[in-house]
Amino acid sequence: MRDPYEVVYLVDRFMRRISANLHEKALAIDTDRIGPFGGMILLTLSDIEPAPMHKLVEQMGRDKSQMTRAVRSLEDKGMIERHGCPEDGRVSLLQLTKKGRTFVIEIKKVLSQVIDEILAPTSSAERRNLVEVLRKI
Amino acid sequence: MRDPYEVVYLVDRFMRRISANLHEKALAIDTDRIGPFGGMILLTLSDIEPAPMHKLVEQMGRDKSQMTRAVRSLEDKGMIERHGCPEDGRVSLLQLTKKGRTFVIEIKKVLSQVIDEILAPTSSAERRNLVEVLRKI
DNA sequence: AGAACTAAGTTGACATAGTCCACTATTATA
DNA sequence: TATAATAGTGGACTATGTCAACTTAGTTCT
Repeated sequence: MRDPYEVVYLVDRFMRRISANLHEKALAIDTDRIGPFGGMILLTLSDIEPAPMHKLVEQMGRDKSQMTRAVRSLEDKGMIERHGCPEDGRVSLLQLTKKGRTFVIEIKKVLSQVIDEILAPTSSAERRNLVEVLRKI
Repeated sequence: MRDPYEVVYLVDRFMRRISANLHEKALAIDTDRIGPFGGMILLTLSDIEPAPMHKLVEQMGRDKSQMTRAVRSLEDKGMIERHGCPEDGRVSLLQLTKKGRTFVIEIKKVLSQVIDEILAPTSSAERRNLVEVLRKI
């Protein structure tokens, strides 16, 4: 690799392309104005639910206060439910509602479509490698 | 690849890691509070200067109004100079000042260091592949 | 040359996301 | 029990992103 910093460039552009392509397609399904960040939360939660906030914070690498607000907004929109944790009075366990779950399925569909489009010019071996490398780090 | 959407996850986390690691190290050199976005602009500009705004906009995939303001801020901080374009009265050509150029060198150093750290657990073949795939898309 | 169109850049107003710090309530531990 | 650590909340702020209206300068077409 010539210059490691070039990776930042490339990854940034990759993300931008995802956002841009997603933006168009997602407008149709995002009737509650969840937004990309909200979508990521639901997606993450669908993998680890039921989960306490701090788990979500750790998983997504965001600030906890930010998460508080985002989660409340998703709660208001009926995507997430929170239940007190019996073993620990401090934590509240989050999980998707039925509505949230349905929405996640939609997100995954659209997202996969977008990624497939973007990764179209790559071979399947390259994709495998890409995912593998990203998982490692 | 099992689920293409997983890539979004992974890339997002990758970016977050870069931002987080960068944040610590960059505080020392970023005395003018350029910030990550400003840094990206300078970095990009160093590759394509002298360049008009719209080139920068295209290259970075951002909104032009956003660029207007960011560029002005960098101008105020003495990182960028703009000159009218003789052939086209609408465009103003941007280029780094001496201060900007020095700063870019610092950025590259720090950035490369951060990337190296993050990519440490990968083989050099994997890195090559990563960059190649990202370039393609 | 003039009208209509396009492109570059700016501005306003707003929306979303991220950061930092102080704070409460609960649980762990010395 | 006193003290420290953890989970989550709220305030205040900065940074980034979005959208539409606008100005000015080129372009095209007749």
